[in-house]
Amino acid sequence: MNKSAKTAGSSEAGQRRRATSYDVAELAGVSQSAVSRVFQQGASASKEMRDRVMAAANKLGYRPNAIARGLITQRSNMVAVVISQQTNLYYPEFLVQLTQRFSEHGIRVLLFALEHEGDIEQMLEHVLQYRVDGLVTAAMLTPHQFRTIENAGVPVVLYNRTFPDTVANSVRCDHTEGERWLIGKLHEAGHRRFAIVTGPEDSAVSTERTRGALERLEELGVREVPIVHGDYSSASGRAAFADIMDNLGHAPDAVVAANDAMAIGCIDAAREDYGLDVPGGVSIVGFDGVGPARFAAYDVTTVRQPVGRMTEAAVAMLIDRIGNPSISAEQRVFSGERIRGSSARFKEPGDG
Amino acid sequence: MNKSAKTAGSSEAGQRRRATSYDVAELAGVSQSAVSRVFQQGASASKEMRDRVMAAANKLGYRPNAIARGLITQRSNMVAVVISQQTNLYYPEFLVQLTQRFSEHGIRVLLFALEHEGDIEQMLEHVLQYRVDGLVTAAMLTPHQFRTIENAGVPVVLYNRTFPDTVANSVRCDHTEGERWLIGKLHEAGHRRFAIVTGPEDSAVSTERTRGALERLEELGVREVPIVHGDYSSASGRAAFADIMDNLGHAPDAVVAANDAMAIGCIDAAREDYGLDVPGGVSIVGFDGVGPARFAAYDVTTVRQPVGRMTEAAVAMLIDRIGNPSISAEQRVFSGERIRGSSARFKEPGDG
DNA sequence: TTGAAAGCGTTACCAG
DNA sequence: CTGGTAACGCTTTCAA
Repeated sequence: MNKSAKTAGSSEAGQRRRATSYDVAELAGVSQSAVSRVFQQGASASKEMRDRVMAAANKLGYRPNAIARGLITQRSNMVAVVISQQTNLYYPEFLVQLTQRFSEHGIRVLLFALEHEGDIEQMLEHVLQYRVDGLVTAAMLTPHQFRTIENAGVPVVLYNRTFPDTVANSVRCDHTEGERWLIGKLHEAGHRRFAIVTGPEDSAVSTERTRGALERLEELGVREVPIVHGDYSSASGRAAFADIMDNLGHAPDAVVAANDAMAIGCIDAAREDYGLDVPGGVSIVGFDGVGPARFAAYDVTTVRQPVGRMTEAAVAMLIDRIGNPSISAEQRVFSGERIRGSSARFKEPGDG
Repeated sequence: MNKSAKTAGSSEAGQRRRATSYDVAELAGVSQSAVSRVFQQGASASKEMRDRVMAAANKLGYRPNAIARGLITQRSNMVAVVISQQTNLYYPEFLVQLTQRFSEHGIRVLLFALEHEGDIEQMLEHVLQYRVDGLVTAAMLTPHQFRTIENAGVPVVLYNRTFPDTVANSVRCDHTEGERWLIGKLHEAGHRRFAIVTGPEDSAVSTERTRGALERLEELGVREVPIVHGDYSSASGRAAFADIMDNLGHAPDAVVAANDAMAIGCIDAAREDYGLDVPGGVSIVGFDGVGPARFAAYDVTTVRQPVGRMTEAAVAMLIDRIGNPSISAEQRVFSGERIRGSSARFKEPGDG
């Protein structure tokens, strides 16, 4: 039995020093560079060398050290993904898809989660210290923060976020267009008295949706639209509906919620708390097209983000930029899928 | 204007070589070790030194390289988190909480997402190459895989997974107990004809839940329980309910679904497809206590995993093991929170 | 095809 | 408190 304290990678214990390419080289009777070559893509190594090295490596439980490799190659093969609470809650598949797609390119995801979108500052420092090869952010950056990242030479893709007056790569769903469609169809079907339920104030997505809805209403000559603030939760939607009723003294024709969860809360409130029929007594629309929106009891009229295509686009964009940093910026805007549920009265099946 | 190609970290361009501690040292007129010390915790540096170094660092946009630090300190300050599709879908808050909690300890999360729990093998190789300080897995490992990780000297915490005959750190919800409670209460309220809807076959959690339910039914003398396989989706729950009806030729007294999403699908099927009242015509219970289960239209009787406490426990356990690898294994089992909704007939409000 | 040696950007140890 | 120097484990010339 080997008693040397420096012996590496014995398959029995595991508390010893981990095997390095030097250990493997020594055991195989070859040079360290040879070991390195065997573990690379376009290596030049004879079959015999390969066999000897691999045998020694297996014996010692050797695995190349990705940290050391990253240091010398200047490529960590990691990208940072920054999400806020909301990103994950309402699109749980986002992270999994992103991670799997990066993985196919040999790239790992270093995850950063924010309580609120404002907390990016310190986080950014850590992101940059890890020398990630790129960054996908589903949280808002200030222009200054964005420049900090650019100066560090790290390609960025904004996910569902945009920048006034700054050239940046971005992938997003056209929330404005989606809201305009919803409002347009509701108006066309005769709805005149609207109410809006927004998401959290620090949500860029909610802001864009609300703005889109208000713009379209303005165009259609609908004024005095009560706006109630929610926090994206169904409970807040239910409470918001009560606020609207208090505010108006009667039911509006339509309630436009900034996401599906709140729309569902509104439907619950309308039915349970006010005995209103949906959509007979009031039409309610949401946004996102998440799973629960399709449950039979709700069947929310909404707009679905094409998350699969969006994550695919984000990954492709970032990988391209990592390979060639000089590629100029691009914005990819995806239209949402229009879902006509039964929670709103629309004029007819034909599209508009 | 500085034209030297080797100049680092100019705040204007960013395509240059990034500033190193040597660059900072040179500009500040001090040694490189001094710079290193200024950027550490228990540094010994005079105030004047600090100021000069920080000034130079800011000027150059210097940031310590976490990769290089990891190489020399033998601590990457990263932990790997392995999830499967399902983990994220039904407990979206899991990842965010885990990441935030690790972050409080200065530890970053390297994320690995599996399509199916069986895909761990290659993934593991990557995990180990990154020299993570620890690993939390919400996907099943084979005993062999587990030993591989242990031999690499990486502490592991199993999340909602267990091992036959192996000593391992784990944090889990007591699914068995939860199912036993559900079955017990249903039986007590007079239900005799049961049906079970399982999750995907490769889900360890589903298996445990189903086993717990069947055991309790067996004890209570209930035999011939039809078992239908779902995939955790509400659509599969809806389809499963139809299968049960076909199978039995009539409605069972109670349907026990392996998660809430399928329970909701069953409720939709019962009401919409068969005109059954829930819980009048059939009782339906789920598991998880996810958001949609609380929607007014469903109000599912279920058992909620205390995710917050569980992630907290997992983080604490792993951090302890990273600090002191010789701490012996521990298993932490959390009872689920019992939620009496209106989707099942229970005998009385008093507990059992 | 192979081996020697020079880094990559830190931290850590040791004198001064 | 400060500076010099040796690692850390790898990739990458450059000769042989």
